[in-house]
Amino acid sequence: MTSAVTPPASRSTYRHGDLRRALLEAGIELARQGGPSAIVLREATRRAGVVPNAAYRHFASREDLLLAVRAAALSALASAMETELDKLDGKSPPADYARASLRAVGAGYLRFAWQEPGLFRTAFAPADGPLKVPDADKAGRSGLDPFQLLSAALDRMAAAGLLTPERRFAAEYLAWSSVHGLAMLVIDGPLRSFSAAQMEVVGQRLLEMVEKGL
Amino acid sequence: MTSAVTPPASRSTYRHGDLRRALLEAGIELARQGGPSAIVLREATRRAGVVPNAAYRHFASREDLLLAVRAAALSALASAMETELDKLDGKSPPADYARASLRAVGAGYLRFAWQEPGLFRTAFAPADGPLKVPDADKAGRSGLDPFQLLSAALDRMAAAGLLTPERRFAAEYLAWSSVHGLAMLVIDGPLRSFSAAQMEVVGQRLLEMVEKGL
DNA sequence: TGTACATCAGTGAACGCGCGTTCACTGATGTAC
DNA sequence: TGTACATCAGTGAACGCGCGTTCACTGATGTAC
Repeated sequence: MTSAVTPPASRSTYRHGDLRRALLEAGIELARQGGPSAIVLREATRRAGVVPNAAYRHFASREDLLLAVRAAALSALASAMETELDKLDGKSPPADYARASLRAVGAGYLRFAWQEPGLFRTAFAPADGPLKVPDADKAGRSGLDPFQLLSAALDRMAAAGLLTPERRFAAEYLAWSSVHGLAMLVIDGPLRSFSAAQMEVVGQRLLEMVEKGL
Repeated sequence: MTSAVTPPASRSTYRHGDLRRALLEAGIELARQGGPSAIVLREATRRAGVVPNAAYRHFASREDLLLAVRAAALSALASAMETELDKLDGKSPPADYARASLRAVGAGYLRFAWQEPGLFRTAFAPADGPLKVPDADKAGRSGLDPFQLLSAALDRMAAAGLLTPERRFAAEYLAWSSVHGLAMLVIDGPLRSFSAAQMEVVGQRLLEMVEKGL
């Protein structure tokens, strides 16, 4: 759309210099705006100011680019969760800290979904290929990916005696399901018309429910 | 795929008779197998044994067919929920019945998502057009759609004193988010590899968490 | 009961679209001597 | 320090694909007389 109007950035050199990064960043931008299906190889090359097939020097296929963008989206999600964790007072008693960190992790997840719906959807786009991506690419600043951040929060709950071992079991799936569902309903689904204020209040209540119900 | 091999059903009459229904049913079958994006006008006409543009006598566009299939999917979801409700003992005390009906509604939702992932995804496919579909088309046998069935269950909880008015508020979004999230994670997402047994146990625990946390 | 006619469901042919991907190429760059 | 050369990043042109949708049509059906 925009690129039909805006000419591609002109290059002085014959070689691009860092085309892989440029394509990846174009892909991320496309995903931000339109989700996974908006990641279009040709459009990424247009934005990088390069001929379509040049992409094949750096990505084996469109799917391969998608996987790279997906990893970047997961990493951004992890960072959003870490940002909430960083706000916590590390000096509070373990039980308080554990509870707060579970909520922080959930709040970060919801905040990211709300603010970056395209990337969020891309992070959970079904990848049908068996092509793998390094774990580090999905991690945030701490080196943990979103699921690991949740697990760590639940471990703290268990360590603080807030979760018996049998209720600790599979708890990540319960907590994850709740926030993921709200995110999906609000981003793409029937709750699409929620205002930021509604999202905030329902999000808070959801996190309360999870904490109490676990 | 199949239709490239299997010839379209031959017709003896020039007129089809009930092409709208045939196209809708083809659309539903496509959605069952491949979700919303598998609903392809041309393929539906192929399966109905009719020329592509014949569809336009009955649907204004591909989007229009999608909406009809979506309504059918929602109706099937409502029916799945009603099936679980029907198993309940109507003579049990109101509080027991209320609790059981909330769980039934959730279990029906999860069961449908698990057994009919394509239809489930279609039911929640984002419809960008403002085209509306009659409410009755989304309803189950009781005349209620999935959301209304959930609301009714929560109303019973409130009536039985299991939910204070302030906790009744917005409760549908909390319960819905939880089951919807598990459904999405399991159908399409990172929990895709769950076995039926895992799904069953996690689903049960999720419903417990919701009941307790609400 | 029979005939003329309007209706409109389905036909046949064609479009433009943008996509992912393949092929044989060219020419800038860095390295070995 | 200068030159020959191999490498391989990006070019240019083209493909087949199936899709949704439009157009002018034909002929079966039901209705009015």
